[in-house]
Amino acid sequence: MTASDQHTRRPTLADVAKAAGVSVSTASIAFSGSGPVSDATRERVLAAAASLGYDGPDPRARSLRQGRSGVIGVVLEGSLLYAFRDPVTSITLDGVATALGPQGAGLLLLTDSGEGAATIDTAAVDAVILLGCSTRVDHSIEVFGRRDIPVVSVEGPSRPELVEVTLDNRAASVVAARHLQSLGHELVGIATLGIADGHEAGPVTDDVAIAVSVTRERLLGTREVYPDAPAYSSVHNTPEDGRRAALALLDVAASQRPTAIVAQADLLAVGVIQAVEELGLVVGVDVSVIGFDGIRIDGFAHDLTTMVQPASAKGHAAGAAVTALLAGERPDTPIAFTCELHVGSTTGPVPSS
Amino acid sequence: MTASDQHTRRPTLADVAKAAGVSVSTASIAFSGSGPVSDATRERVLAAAASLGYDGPDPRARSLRQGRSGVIGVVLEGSLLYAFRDPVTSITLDGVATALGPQGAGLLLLTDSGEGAATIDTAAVDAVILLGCSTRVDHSIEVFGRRDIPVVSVEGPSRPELVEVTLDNRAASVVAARHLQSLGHELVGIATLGIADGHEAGPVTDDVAIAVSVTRERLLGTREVYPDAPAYSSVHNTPEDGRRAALALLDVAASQRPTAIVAQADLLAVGVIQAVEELGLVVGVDVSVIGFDGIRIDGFAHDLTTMVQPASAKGHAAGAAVTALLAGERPDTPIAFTCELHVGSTTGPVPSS
DNA sequence: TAGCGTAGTCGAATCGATTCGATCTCGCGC
DNA sequence: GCGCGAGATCGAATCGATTCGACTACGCTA
Repeated sequence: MTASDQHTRRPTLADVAKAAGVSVSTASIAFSGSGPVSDATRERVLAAAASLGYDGPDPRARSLRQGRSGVIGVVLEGSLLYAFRDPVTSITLDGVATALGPQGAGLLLLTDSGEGAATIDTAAVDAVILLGCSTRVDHSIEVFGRRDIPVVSVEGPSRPELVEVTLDNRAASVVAARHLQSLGHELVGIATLGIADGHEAGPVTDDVAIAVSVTRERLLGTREVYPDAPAYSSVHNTPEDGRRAALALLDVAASQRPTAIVAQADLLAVGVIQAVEELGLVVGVDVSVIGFDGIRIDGFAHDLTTMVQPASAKGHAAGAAVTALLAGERPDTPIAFTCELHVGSTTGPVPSS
Repeated sequence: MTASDQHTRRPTLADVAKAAGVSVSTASIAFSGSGPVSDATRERVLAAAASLGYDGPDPRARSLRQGRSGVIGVVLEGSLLYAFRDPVTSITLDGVATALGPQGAGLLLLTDSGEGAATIDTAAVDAVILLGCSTRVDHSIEVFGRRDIPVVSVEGPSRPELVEVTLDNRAASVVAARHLQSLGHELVGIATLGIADGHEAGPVTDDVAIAVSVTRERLLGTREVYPDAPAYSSVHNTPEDGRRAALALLDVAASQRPTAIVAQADLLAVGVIQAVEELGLVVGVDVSVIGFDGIRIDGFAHDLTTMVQPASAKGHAAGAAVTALLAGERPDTPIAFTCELHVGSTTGPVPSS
């Protein structure tokens, strides 16, 4: 090594090899350990690397050659803020991370919103996990398919070429509705999650046209038991939106007023309960409220009746599926998860009118 | 193109060029638009690409040549789950994403925990943002430095070579303490955030030895006003931990019992309030509680007195700093943010004993 | 002692693009 | 009519590693 090059260029493996007096291939082997090297040579290479300030192979070059980048893409719907605010997403993501962690893969966050489209199929990822995405990502799925990038869809679009992780949203919603039915409720209102990107909150008119599958499935489940129940959609999974929905659903003639409200998410249920109490009604007595997700909500006084879903396991399964796919195995698909009814204190028998 | 290669190999730019009857370099220009090409040629190339199912350049090869991957690393402390559960982190991260969004950069999540160490300096990132990391990442910072990867540290370690985004944790804590002082409080307890990775919850004995800078600075701020206030540390920023801390702090002889508790985070404050109420005391009357962060907590009844921090702006600034650094500019550092006192109903005058 | 397997090393091809410099061909001005 | 510049295209070098095949020398067995 001459004194002059070191100034501008960062050292490469070639520099290290030259300094150590070995060939580049030998230096590579010494570094990665993938092949036989004498101890003396290895030490010489490592010493040369240390003195030159070489910190291992350039990730870009390595990934080009190996065809793997060690990065898993995670596609989230909408803005990151709302994705993180949704506890289920956070928990699922953490499940993914722990399942993937040991391999030391990084998670690349991608959103399927317009701008991100430039990124979503431009990123160097080894596999992709779709977390609750709508059909808007169909184009990207095709691109991934052509690139032989495995895709795991968690409660997202369904296509033959991708591995699916599913939740029994519909069946669970039936169970929830039956619970209310068994308590004698006949007039039920539904507070739904978002029904499409950019769609305003408001009464739901066309069930089947709902773009977000989670919302649609949960609604259809409830409708199996209560076909005519009015539904009011939200934009975000937040208590504020739930409160607004509940106020709308309860703002009818007393004789028509729901005696129970099905919230499609616990965070919505929190707002529903808030609204009920604001109206001077007692939760679990005047109006029953049932949620969905089974998350623990900090600082929340009620024991919410809800359908508990295994969010962490879902994420873990998605991560494990990615691992399997990268190892060349193809997991059975779909990988199905189910919810369990937790009966708390927010549902009770229908009030005698 | 012969029929046989198409089977196994995915098409490359070379294939497209051959099919279009042009050179690889021309095909590249036609695709990227960086140079003059005749319309006829461009169309021919695009048509060839479409018929071969070529979806644009391989990100790995592109990034090797260009030296940029379009990915920004975000290093979080500890597990992803706790990072996401912390509203401030989520909001900051969203700020980062929106500041970076237009450029279509992806965010690569990295944790500074042991396992991830393999990944953290192996990932192909153009820049790195440290979100509230401890000094444990010092080694990685050096590696990034040698690789000429710019690093932005948000309330993390401080070093001359990295751009810092800071919050006036200490000064804000002084303001909070003065507020209590002005209300006449003399006996104050402190519920702190985590003091070091893997450290158990418990009484804080040595202020200065605290590894997590946010915790240390906020504590030192409070101590400027209340030098002898007992402090109890938590592990996670959750209401449960806050509750535990409060129960410990309040479990003393009546004459020594704090009349006010400083919580280093709003989520802790929620738990503190819970504990106070469990003990049959009235928040804001018997015991005053002040938080830190200024997040809105869903379904929380009290109007919490707290130091409101601009979390989103912080993230946005970090994102903008990354953009500037990648453009070759070096922003003034540190980029400082300040908190504002919000007086709610959870603090009141010291009770007359 | 001839033969064979293997540890250790090296040179060169390869991954798939981008980009620099050179070449060629026009069209236009003088 | 000649020359010059701009537009279009091409070939080859380059990014920085990994990996395949070949070669050497050595030790062991028959």
